[in-house]
Amino acid sequence: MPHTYQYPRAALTVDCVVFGLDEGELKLLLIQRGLEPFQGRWALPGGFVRVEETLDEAARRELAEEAGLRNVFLEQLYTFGAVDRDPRERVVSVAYYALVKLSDHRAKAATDAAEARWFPISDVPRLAFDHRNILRTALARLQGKVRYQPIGFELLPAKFTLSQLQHLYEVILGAELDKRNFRKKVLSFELLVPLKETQMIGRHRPAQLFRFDPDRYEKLKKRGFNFEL
Amino acid sequence: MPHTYQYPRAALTVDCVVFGLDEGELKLLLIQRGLEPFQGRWALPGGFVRVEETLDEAARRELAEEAGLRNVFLEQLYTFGAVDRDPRERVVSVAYYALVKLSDHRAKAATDAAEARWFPISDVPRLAFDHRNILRTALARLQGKVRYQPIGFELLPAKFTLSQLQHLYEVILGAELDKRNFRKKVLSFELLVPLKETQMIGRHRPAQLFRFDPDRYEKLKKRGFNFEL
DNA sequence: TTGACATAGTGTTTTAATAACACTATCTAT
DNA sequence: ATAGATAGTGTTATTAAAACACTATGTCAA
Repeated sequence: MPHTYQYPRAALTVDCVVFGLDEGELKLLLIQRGLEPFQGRWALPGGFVRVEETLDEAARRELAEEAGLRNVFLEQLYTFGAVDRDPRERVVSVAYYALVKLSDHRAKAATDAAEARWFPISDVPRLAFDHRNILRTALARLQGKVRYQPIGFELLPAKFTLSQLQHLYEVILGAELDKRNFRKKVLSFELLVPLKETQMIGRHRPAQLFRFDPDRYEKLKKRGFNFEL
Repeated sequence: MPHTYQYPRAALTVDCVVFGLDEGELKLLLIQRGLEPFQGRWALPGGFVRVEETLDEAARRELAEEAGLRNVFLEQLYTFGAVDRDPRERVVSVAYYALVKLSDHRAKAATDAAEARWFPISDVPRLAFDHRNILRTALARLQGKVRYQPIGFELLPAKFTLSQLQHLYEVILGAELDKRNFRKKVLSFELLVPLKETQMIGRHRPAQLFRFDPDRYEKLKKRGFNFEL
């Protein structure tokens, strides 16, 4: 069923940079390509945008189809339009980045897509198309955004310790943080609710568990509050 | 000369939110539409992306064709992909925002396009398509970005006074700033070069003229410097 | 020529935020 | 009982931000 237009049109795709945190390490979800071009090469999950779906919908559909991911944090990143970024024809790609609570999704992702794998951010293989460039853009965005918006919680399990949170920030920002100053600051926002539970792993003192309070964040935001690590 | 594809494709456009500063007021450049849909309605300058040009090139071409603008500050903003944003068919638009030194361009713009006009940001008419929404996004971006990147200078003439600069920030941020603190801070960056000239307008003390030093900014940026008003 | 007017230009103090820094607490496993 | 490992806790010094008022220098009109 062909479709005809007066002028040539670019194909439109979405590509998703999916970040996860695994054992304190920042990881990236990649799909191994089954078809040419770049057959066998690792690539960002993504695909063509259908005419009856929005861009966000397309990104979420591809995440579900290719990686079994649902209900993740997703935000538009940038649109890549270099003329020769796809060797076949003109393809413009709207890139997204997603933050995944790996604790929730690990099991599923493993089953849904055999060709999907998590790679440490420090050890990403050669990528198809201009995906390396998209990844670089996403990392820069993540580093910028994590400072003034509480999106880091999207990478942690619902219940987490302050040490886990600090470690997350250290990994993303690539810098060591002072433990006392970090805890003081992050608690001062009153966005973290201490739970009655503690986490006991390893032979040492158990750690207090917290959860992030998104409702409270929304309220504070309306009052002109500014999260800033 | 028709072009045929296996699946239906969205049309791809660029739209530009063009800001200028005129007599201390923030203004927006709009084009009056000659064709349906929204004939006669004001709209952001923009148009279809050609298959042989990048998105940035398309945006610059449209700015030149529709408004006679060249060599302006231009940055990608966001890509708008609601399914029904164009009543004719599926159209995805990559939005840009541009900052124009109105002092340079006013004369040209007036001649090149009779149907182009500058509107005060506080008094924008009804707009075609979802352009009001694009404008809102652009304003939010401008307000955010102006704080930590020296893009404000793109709106001022090459030579400007500190009062003009302060007024610009006050207009964009919608807040009054303390004169002494502002001057102290902005001069502390050492990004402004005092000129040997002064500006004499009105019956009062003439003001020192400065220019922005982009080279110095690039150097400082590499050293991890952070512009932040 | 003088004075009214309008904007340019200039420092200090107070307050708040950030940065630097080291020890005690509590659990497990041997 | 203790060694080992991470959790948890305050104070001081330093730096940045905010608050604040007067003098300087030009034009223009009387």
